[in-house]
Amino acid sequence: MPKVSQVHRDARRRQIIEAAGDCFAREGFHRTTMQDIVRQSGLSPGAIYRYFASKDAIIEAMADERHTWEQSAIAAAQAQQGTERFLEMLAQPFFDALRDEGERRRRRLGLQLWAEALRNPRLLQIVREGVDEPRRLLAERIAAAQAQGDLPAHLAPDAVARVIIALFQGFILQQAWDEQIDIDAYVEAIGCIQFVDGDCGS
Amino acid sequence: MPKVSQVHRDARRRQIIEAAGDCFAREGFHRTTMQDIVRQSGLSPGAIYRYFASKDAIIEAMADERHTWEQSAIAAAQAQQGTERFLEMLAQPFFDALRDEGERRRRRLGLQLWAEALRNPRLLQIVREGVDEPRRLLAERIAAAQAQGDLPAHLAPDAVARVIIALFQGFILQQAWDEQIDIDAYVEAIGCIQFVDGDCGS
Amino acid sequence: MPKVSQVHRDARRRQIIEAAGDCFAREGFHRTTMQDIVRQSGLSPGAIYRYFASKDAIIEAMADERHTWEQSAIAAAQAQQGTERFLEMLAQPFFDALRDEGERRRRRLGLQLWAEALRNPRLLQIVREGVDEPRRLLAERIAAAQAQGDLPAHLAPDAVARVIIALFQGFILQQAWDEQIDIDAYVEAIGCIQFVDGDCGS
Amino acid sequence: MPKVSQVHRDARRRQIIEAAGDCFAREGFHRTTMQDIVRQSGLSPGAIYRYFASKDAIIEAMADERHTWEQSAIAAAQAQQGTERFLEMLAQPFFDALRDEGERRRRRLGLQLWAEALRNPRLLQIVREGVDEPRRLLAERIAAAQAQGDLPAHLAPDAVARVIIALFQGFILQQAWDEQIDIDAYVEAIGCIQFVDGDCGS
DNA sequence: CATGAATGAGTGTTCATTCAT
DNA sequence: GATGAATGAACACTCATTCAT
Repeated sequence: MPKVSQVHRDARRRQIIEAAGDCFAREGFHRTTMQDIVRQSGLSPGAIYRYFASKDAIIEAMADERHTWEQSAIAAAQAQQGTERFLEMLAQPFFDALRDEGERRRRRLGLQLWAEALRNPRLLQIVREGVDEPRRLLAERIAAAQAQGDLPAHLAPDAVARVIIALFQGFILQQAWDEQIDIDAYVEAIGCIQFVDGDCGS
Repeated sequence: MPKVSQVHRDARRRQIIEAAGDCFAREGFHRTTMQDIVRQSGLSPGAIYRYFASKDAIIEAMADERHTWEQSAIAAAQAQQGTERFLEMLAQPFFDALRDEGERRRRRLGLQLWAEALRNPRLLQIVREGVDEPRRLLAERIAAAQAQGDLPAHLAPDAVARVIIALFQGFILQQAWDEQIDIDAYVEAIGCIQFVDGDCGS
Repeated sequence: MPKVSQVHRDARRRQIIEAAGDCFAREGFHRTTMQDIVRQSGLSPGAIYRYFASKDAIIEAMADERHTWEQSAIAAAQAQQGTERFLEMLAQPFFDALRDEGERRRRRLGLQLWAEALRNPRLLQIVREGVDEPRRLLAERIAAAQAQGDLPAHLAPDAVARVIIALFQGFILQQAWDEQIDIDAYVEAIGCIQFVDGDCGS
Repeated sequence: MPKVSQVHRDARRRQIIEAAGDCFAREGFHRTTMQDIVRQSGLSPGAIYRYFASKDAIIEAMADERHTWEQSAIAAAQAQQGTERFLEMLAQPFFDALRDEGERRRRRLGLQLWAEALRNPRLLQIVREGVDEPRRLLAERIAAAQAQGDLPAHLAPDAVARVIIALFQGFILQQAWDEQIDIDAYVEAIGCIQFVDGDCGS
């Protein structure tokens, strides 16, 4: 099989990432052996190592793919005018994904990537970029809303952005452990959140 | 009549859990070898296996300890009257811990336990209990607040409880990846959150 | 009627042997992978296997080439009359090669072939022929010299031949480990050797 | 098996080095697998790695042992007065070893170590020390002999020392490839060598 | 003829766990 | 009770070789 097209090469990479993702979601990064990925992908060890330098490289490639997906979701939201609309557009794909039963795999992988990022600096960078970028955009929108008097001016935009992101992250976490969560009720609850002025507790 | 007092046994267990925690926080569960724990604890492999049946058992014991700590924090908060006061008392130890530079270890362990729980049912149960119990209590308080007209009645108490917990979890996550977060600004921002009635978006 | 001329085939073989030699001198036989030879030669694995049945076959071909080179040096020396002249003609190309900075590669390969010959009978045969042939010729000359009274008659011609060869081999070895050796001083020293009659020690 | 004596530890190390030496002599360093050493030694992989950090470490330890043996032979020779006596004392153990049929293993290992030294700097150092030390001592003796007029003064002592060492090395080489060599004839031949003054060729 | 993607048995090494002392 | 030497299955990864194109 000589000189194979770039299309073919990309397909092979995806095939491996996909198979590895299945294994990782099922068993975790460390309990998944390369043999597992070999079995799942139907390829040979040598074939896999032709496309990825190491097991860690597969994990990083998977994180990269997720990152790319998130970036495109963010870019789509960016087109929206108004903080409200922006937030909605940002939330939509995330919560849609969470609603999708088939995305169970995605959630489990996400949680593992979060933990693994503590150990793998390359992974940490990817994961952080996936959080920092939307946070920056959010903070900008929040500052604009504050300028218009729609939000209390004394709050740090970055802190408010972190709060909003925490609402996403926390939900992902809770859903990873309990698939039966009522997403709609949660979305409704966060929809009713307002940041009020004045003497707030805690 | 045991040769060694229960006190002694407990001290040994704590010594092992402590040493293991140091290793886990530094290297993660899977990159930590029993030899690492042996070195860190100053005990022999045989001694460790006298107190714990396996490496997983140590992880579970550590999760249990954290669980116990959280339960006592919750119990203390329970004594408080009023949702506001309850929340404050609940938040205090958590955010104090997060503020403590020395608790970096705690945070890293927490994130790893969250991920590991996906693989270890016993761990999942421990972790879930640590979330479900406060959520139940929160939901009760929220229902009471709704009855008093302090919160929109149409929101599911459980969903609101999940929102509040997400604010904690999300922050822990963000702090695990970035130690420099401004905790006070975050606390102030969540303090200004209000759940408002009416036609809320998203 | 071959599709490709013998000339072409020979050129390809030489190209491969040359590339392999570079790799072997740099990394040793066993640390050199076929991929290394592929890279160094600019050919494909398939192409290499068209000309050589295996990695070992390349090593053997390389030993053969060296052997051929040595045989021609010996043949040239054979034309000389007199033991002295013969030895000089034999020594010349060898020491010239050792003097040549660029022959570092040759020396390293030689040492490796010597070791590998212990494992590969085909190689052993090639290497031994390269030593046995000159030794036989040397022994003949020595016997002649003894007949003329130029050398002690009681010495076994073969043993004396071995001594002379050892002077070459030993130097090659020493130079392989230390490139800074003073060749001229060594050549002068061996030039002053004489085999004397009588009661010699050790 | 707790706290085992140093004697025991040394015995284990020797057991492993011995087993590895058998394998290496039979198959060469690179064709010998750790499994081979496991089988030959009767130990488990883990046990071997308790005593040696790597396969290379075993090779180096073996080289070290040989080095130590050689050093003691040299030290014994050092006690002798007179260049002649010194050389004899130096030659004795070496040629005795070569005479010993059981030392076939030793010779094969030696040749392999020589080749491997080209690739492993630590090995190169050990091998070179084993050659440099006796050469230095020889050169001293030769200079002394020159001072007494027993040797041509114009020869570089170091070069003469190299010549003498080459006579050992070359023989080892020739014997590695051909076990049937007549050692006595060789020893007699080198015993009749003299370095003569005057205008010597090539 | 040439290619290079693919193979898969085999490599050196690790590490949770055991058990003789 | 405590020790730590020993186990050995499993691991991530390599590489000489093949063969469909």
